[in-house]
Amino acid sequence: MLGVPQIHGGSPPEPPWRSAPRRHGVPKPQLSREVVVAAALQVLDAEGGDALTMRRVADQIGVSASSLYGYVANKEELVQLVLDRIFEEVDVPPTGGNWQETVKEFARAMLRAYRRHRGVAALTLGRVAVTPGMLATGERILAEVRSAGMPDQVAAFVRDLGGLYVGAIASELDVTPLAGPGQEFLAQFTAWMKSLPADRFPNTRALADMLAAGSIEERFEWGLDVLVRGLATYLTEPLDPRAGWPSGS
Amino acid sequence: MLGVPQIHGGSPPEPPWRSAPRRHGVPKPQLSREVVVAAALQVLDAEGGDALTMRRVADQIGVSASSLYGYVANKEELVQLVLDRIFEEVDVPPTGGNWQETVKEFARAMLRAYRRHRGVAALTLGRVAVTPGMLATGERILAEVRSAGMPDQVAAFVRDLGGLYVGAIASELDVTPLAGPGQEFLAQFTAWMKSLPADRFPNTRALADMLAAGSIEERFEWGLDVLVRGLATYLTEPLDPRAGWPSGS
DNA sequence: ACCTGAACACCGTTCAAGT
DNA sequence: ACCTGAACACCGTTCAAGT
Repeated sequence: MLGVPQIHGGSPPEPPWRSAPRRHGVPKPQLSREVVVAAALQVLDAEGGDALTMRRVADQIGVSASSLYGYVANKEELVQLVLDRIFEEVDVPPTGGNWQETVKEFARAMLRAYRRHRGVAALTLGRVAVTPGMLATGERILAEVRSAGMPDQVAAFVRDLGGLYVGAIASELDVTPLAGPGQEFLAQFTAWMKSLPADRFPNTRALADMLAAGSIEERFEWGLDVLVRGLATYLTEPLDPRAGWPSGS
Repeated sequence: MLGVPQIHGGSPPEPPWRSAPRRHGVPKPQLSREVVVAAALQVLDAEGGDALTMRRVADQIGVSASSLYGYVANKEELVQLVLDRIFEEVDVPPTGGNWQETVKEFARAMLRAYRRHRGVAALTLGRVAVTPGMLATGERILAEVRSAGMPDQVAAFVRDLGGLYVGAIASELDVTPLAGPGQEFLAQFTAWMKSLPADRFPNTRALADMLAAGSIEERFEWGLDVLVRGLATYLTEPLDPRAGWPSGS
């Protein structure tokens, strides 16, 4: 009609330069645990921790939210799988030099892994993340610390304490606004501390600038130093028996 | 009708033993910031952190959820106010004895405050909680640590590091199932570590029992010991200049 | 002035139904 | 076998409307 030329009675064949269409309209990618976890990481990288949602992960794949439950028991399991992937990404530093520096390098490597995927550090908090990927890193740390002559009880808990510390700092990094309004807030905070009554808050006033100074990365390094120095003392000074540490069982 | 005796034409007067009815049906308590925060704490104590919801807090008061927004900007502000209340509850220990023990006592007091309100510790994580209630505690710690001769840079960050540590441990306490299935899981975990290939995981296998041993409270005490020992080294051994700590600005 | 109720744009999870 | 769509019981937040 209207003079538009019609080729026979059907539509013309696809031109050769057009890519092959997905068959039957809607794409139906094969789902799998890996696909789901990969999509979760993409969502995390692109939109941060708050966006990690069953529905958004499903959207990312192009599938309905309910279909994820065929491959993942629930959101908690998905989070655990994501954390495992992150731990596998930790680029373990070469052993060598003193154990102090090696332990610090481990912590830094973990921080880097967290920073590659914003929002993931917060997932470790308030959660006992026992994953296969964590085991390899844990083994390396244990080896390092034990061969330095550290008591076994101490070695056993370096892992947990370190994980706690790095996770907590990294989540602070994710959450702290680095520029613009964040800096403004910091200035307000400092001014507030300086305006406190001198008789009740002498030390807070005196250290106001220092309390607000230092980037989180600097605080991270400093905290690492405190931890490693503290650990080192156990080489010469034994555990305080009052700490109630189980020596036998 | 139906022979039921009717007293005159209206309903009988209230018997004297029945409490005075609230006037005109629905109670309309006066709202205020304090009422909202108090209700939030009640919800927290009764049902834990996941239950801290604008809607549930409103229910607790007997008011609609939207009415809370007259007294609190949003949920984040409510959380900050709740945290401030908790910090005010910290029963600061008497000064005396060495600074190490005082710092530890502060941490323990904070842990106690968190444990009184389950779910509140998790609220501190991934959040810069700058509240008035925190200032008083901070001032005490600064005074203690400075008078012990600690460098100002160190003193300034004991506060943050300590807060991070206590919050992280306390949130683990809230989340860890202490009995029943939790213990079962721990046994599974230990068995799993022991079943790892001996060539790749010698240390994990050797320390399997120790890695799972120790209550969280014990780990808390041990971690405190590490931190305090680490801090003590700054009295004799200065900061590592490589840490990049701002000495001037 | 203060609170309500409905509405909006979300959640996690389940389950009957489709293919 | 695998995925969809609707449904359920929730979220935080806004806003016109009631009193």
